[in-house]
Amino acid sequence: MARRERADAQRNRRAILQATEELLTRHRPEQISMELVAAEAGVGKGTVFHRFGSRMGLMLALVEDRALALREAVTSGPPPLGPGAEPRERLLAFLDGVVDVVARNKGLLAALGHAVTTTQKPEPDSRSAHPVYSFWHGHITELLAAQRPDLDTELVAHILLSTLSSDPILRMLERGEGDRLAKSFRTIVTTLVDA
Amino acid sequence: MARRERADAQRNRRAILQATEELLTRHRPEQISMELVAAEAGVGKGTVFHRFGSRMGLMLALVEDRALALREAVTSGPPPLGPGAEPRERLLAFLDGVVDVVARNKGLLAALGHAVTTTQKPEPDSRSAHPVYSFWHGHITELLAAQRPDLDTELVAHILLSTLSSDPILRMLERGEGDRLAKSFRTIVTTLVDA
DNA sequence: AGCTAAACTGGACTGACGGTCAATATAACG
DNA sequence: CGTTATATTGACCGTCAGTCCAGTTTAGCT
Repeated sequence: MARRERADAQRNRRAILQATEELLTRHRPEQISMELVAAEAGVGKGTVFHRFGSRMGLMLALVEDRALALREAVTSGPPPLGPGAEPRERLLAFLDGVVDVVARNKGLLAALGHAVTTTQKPEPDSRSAHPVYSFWHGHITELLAAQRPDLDTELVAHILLSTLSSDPILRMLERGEGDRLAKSFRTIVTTLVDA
Repeated sequence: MARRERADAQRNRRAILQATEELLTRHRPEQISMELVAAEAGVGKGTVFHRFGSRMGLMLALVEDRALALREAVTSGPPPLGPGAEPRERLLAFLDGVVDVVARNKGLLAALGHAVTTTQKPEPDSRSAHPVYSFWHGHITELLAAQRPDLDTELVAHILLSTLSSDPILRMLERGEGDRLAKSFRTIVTTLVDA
């Protein structure tokens, strides 16, 4: 029986998320302090911590928010992203989707990475990967395994995803060269799968 | 006419490097403060900063030190790592070598990554990649291009290297599964090159 | 050996940051 | 309205990277 969220709380949560996003497009994640986020959102610092628990909690919430559309497209959208298409096509479409999400939210994963390594209060689940990563990794692993069960699919999935938090590649994405990355992904995955 | 480094300075530099390395094998990089390094090395904090400039400078020096042997093996050692072997074999050997270096120095790249995103004083060359990365990337790019000039070799090299700073994979390496990574690298690269 | 300029050293200090909390304000609801 | 559960706030805390400089050590020279 969850009581509804108070109106001001909801408003503030949105403002904070939006402010964070806004700041992330203009500054490197490590330059964004929680105090700055609070100021930009027009709330007190305490509010930010009250709603999100920690720096990592905030970044995590933001990432989850931005990854939601892709997740829904995958679980219940139309092919080739959604169920129904061949694993090969689904995989290629999903990788395009992931690149797109990351490209459109420049420092997202970097911010998360930074949050993880910065947070002072150890989060209970900081050991386990966060939900978005788990989902992405699981989906890729599954689609790969459907075609090449002989490969170390889990590891290959990690390799592909690791790309998205690499500094040089993040800079590439910032320069708008997302297609370039998507294309190389396709090349690697198709040669691997069709081998 | 570079004046020689004073004996005490040399001794301390070694002690600091060694202490850092030692701490890195027992603690996560983000828990290692510069003060701790100084204490462990038996010197004052000021000394650490005097010698290495910043946290990032220290980590960078450490990485360079650990990567030196591989670099020399590549530029002037015997095949298949050194000059003389076929690009295909050289590439595979080099990737093995890189995995080995990273595996044997658990948190090395992670430490560097953390240093980069943590340092408060902006290093002059923090924008450009650090020398070890440049060398690794350049070498991979070159060997790839010798066989498949049609590929986006620079990007593929970045993709391969990005693997080595991924958290899940670093944890794998800590568990001693370096072979597993090396094997998947071989699979990916050979299918790509022989396609 | 004795001298001196240059290099080195260490720890008190600064500023910034993540996170806490007790006091205060206010939305929700009868 | 009055009541109450919930939300807000900013001063405060502990920690840490990095600075500073007075005092110490040493290489190089005679």
